[in-house]
Amino acid sequence: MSKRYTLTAALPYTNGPIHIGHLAGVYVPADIYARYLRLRGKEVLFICGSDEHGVAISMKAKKEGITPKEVIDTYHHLIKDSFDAFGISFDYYGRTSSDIHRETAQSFFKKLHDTDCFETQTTNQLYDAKEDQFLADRYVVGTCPKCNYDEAYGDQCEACGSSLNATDLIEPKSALSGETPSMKETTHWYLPLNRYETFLRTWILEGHKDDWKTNVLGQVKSWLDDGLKPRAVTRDLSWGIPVPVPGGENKVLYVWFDAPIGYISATKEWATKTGNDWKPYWQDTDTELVHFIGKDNIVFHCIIFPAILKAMGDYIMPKNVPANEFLNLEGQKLSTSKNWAVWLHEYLEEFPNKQDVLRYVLTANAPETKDNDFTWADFQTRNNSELVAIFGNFVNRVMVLMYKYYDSVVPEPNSYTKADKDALQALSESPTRIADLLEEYKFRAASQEMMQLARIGNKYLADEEPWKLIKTNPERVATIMYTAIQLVAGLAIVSEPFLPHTAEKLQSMLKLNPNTGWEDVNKVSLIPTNHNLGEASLLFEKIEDGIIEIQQAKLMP
RNA sequence: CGCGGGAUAGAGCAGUAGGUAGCUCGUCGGGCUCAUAACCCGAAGGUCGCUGGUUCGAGUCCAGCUCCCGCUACCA
Repeated sequence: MSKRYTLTAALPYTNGPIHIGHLAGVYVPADIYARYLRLRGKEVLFICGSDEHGVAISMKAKKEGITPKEVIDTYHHLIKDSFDAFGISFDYYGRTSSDIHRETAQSFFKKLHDTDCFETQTTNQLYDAKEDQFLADRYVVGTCPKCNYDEAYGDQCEACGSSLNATDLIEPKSALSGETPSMKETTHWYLPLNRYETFLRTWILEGHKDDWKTNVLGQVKSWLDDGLKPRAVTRDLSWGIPVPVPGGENKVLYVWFDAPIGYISATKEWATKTGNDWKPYWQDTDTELVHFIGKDNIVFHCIIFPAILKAMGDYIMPKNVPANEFLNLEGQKLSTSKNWAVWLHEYLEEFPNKQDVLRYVLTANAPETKDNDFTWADFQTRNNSELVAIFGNFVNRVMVLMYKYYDSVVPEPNSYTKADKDALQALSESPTRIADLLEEYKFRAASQEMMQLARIGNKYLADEEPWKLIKTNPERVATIMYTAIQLVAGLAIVSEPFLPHTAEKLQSMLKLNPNTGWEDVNKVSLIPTNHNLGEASLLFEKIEDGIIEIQQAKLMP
């Protein structure tokens, strides 16, 4: 394994709160991976932050009559706090409006500019004279030239699905002012992606054909086969990072130029605060860089950002970009504008101390290979039938029996039967099985492997029936209960990446040695004879129909 | 239009060297009673999106088609 890991999770765009789609696609898997690596004793830097530039934020501010700064401040804090409360273990959560980020992004631009890594092009673009603003295709509305739908957007007609250019529209109108836009000449800097085609093809399509996900490889191949074109990295806007070269007045960096650099500037801020050097995390070839993103970000993290890093020189390339597909809610696409979502900050209020339930449901049903559906009914079932009935119940059974038979002092085992040995062997193999899956970014399967350990425990108890033997063969019961408590202790460790709050609770219930690590699970005797267990409490509780009905009703329009 | 991903029991998923379809949850039946009516065992349930083709034999290969999602929209 590598010397150190730099993990990034896609920067949330700061014009709204976080919902379950973001969590399932990016933040939960990234956090599981980060926690797992830390448990293995690895040096991990888990980075994220707010993406605070771009048109959508200035539009939202204008619409609400506040400043863009007010918009980003509101959502930055809302998002950061909800991640904290949810247990996403970022080492640093930055924001792209910071000084260090502005300086970093500008230094990237300046260096690429000074070393002739850019081209300039002058083009005519639609311009809203009333608002004194160039219009992104999305902000032009008109009649679709293909199907005559009269509310087609400049980039795409939602009626017939055609992709369009804003200049194709019949009777185009500005979505900002309703005015008819004019054409105005403007000059921008372009990153000639075509220069990196060979590099990208060799690095990704050949170098990673066996270890990157098929959806990522397919998307990259599609782009490369189409032929890469120079791509504008500046915009005519006021909200953003000023272009730091002559001729850049009244222009800002394209958000997708500055946003990924945000990972690096966040690392610099973290390094400054903690007295570390940021460079090894981005420039040392012993570092494994992994970007956790959703499928819509593939091109930025696999084509554009690597091209920027390649042009800069000195930077490492990502080891993997495990992009997930999307999560739907009750059969429909999540939509911020239609309020069709489960918002994290609301969930945290309405389901206090149930962070792990949502983490588990989103992991067990993660959209790893295709879009998946989140339903409240499934949420309830996973909680009641898996977390409560299998995981929580197994732990509770063992704790209760220990208390009844031994006053919560771990007994000394006698000779082991085949059943005992099988159970202990399953326990010792469990960490490796889970680890192998995690290292392939198969979080869904890994979470099921974790549950499997609890299933094995339940079956072991059912097969051995200590409650019957206690009257006739107490020596045998001592061995059974000693074995069972080892399984519980193993669960307390291997569940930590998936269910961190539960694992913490369980570890304290067991009074488990806090130095117990992932590798120790192989060593069988996690809890020694004569160890005094703490007081048992329930790890999960059933969720009744009424609670689910309230959530379902909230979604109804 | 083109490109990419997906389409397997009620739900979620496995199933790449082609050979009588598996797992988890749910359902039904039984067992057990330590446990949050939990746990354990067993059963039912699938024309593997559609249509052709290659083959002794295809979910697994080839061709065509249908549907869902995505593709320089600042929605993961």
